[in-house]
Amino acid sequence: MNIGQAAQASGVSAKMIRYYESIGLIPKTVRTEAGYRVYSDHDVHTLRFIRRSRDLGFSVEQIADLVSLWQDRERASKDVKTIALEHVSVLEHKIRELQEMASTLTHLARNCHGDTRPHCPILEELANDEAGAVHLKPDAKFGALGKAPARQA
Amino acid sequence: MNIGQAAQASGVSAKMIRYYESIGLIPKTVRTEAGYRVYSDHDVHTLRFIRRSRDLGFSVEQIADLVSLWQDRERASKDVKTIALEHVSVLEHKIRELQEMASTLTHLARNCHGDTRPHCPILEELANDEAGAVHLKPDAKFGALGKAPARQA
DNA sequence: GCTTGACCTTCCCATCATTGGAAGGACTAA
DNA sequence: TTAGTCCTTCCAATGATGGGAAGGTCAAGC
Repeated sequence: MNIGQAAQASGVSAKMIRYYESIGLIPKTVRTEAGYRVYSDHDVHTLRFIRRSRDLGFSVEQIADLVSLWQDRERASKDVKTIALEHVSVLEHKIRELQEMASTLTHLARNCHGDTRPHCPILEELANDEAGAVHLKPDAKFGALGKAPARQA
Repeated sequence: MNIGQAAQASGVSAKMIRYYESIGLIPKTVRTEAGYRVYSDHDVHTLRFIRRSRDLGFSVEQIADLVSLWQDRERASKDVKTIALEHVSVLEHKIRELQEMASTLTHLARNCHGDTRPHCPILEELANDEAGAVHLKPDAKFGALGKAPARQA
């Protein structure tokens, strides 16, 4: 099947399939004489594996490890579990950071009248030189918010 | 003071100060004859405001709005509160997504022996064509995980 | 056989906030 | 004067993804 069909069947966009090939996450495919990439059901299966890994927030690097463990019949389940649990702890760290941000903001907003008058504790706090300047410093592993790549629906 | 001193005093790196100037978040500064940027305490105050906003996860675009409200004595606190609460809801959405990922993975890992044998429910689930293929689809506003810009400590 | 439209190819660009580094000028203390 | 630290601008990379252009290919219908 062509890349478009493989994309539809796997839920990974054609763009991303080419990208994954370019970075070596998936091997180069067979091509038709005209240069079209050709995919098998097996390839689609691998792409689904990759997509489900992405959906769980694994990085491409981690997915490469997972794929290679998946294809290794001699793997130790411990190696997989280690990757998963490391990722969980990263996720939990990130969750805590976001929760701190949200709770700080919620607290500030609760004290803001939100009317037409200018007095606003939110701005006051942001402008406060004394208060926890380093209090909510996000971890290096994550940007604060940042728009990020859209996923296909 | 020079940019290096302003950076140290504000907690915003010199690189970022130049960047913020380039995108118009902060105005162009006065320069010495040699072309060095010169900052006042007032500028440092603004930079601190910006840094604290970043620490709370606001985007540069939102910060631009916050800064302009901050400097507007006629502002309505409602406008500030609206920005803050919108941001809170985005944060909460993101938190929910990450929590889903973490709980799915925790659940899978709990059922994985994590020994030297190859059997592994984590991989089985990732490879499972049937199961919730679209279950954990992250929202377009955020990448799944992605390494991101480090903040200066 | 030819046209049309849908598909494929590669290549480059943009995102967002941030860091890194190179090349070169300016300043300061010894 | 020299060494070292600071400053300047400019370019590149990050990660995962989408957008789009320019051009080749294929299948269906006429």
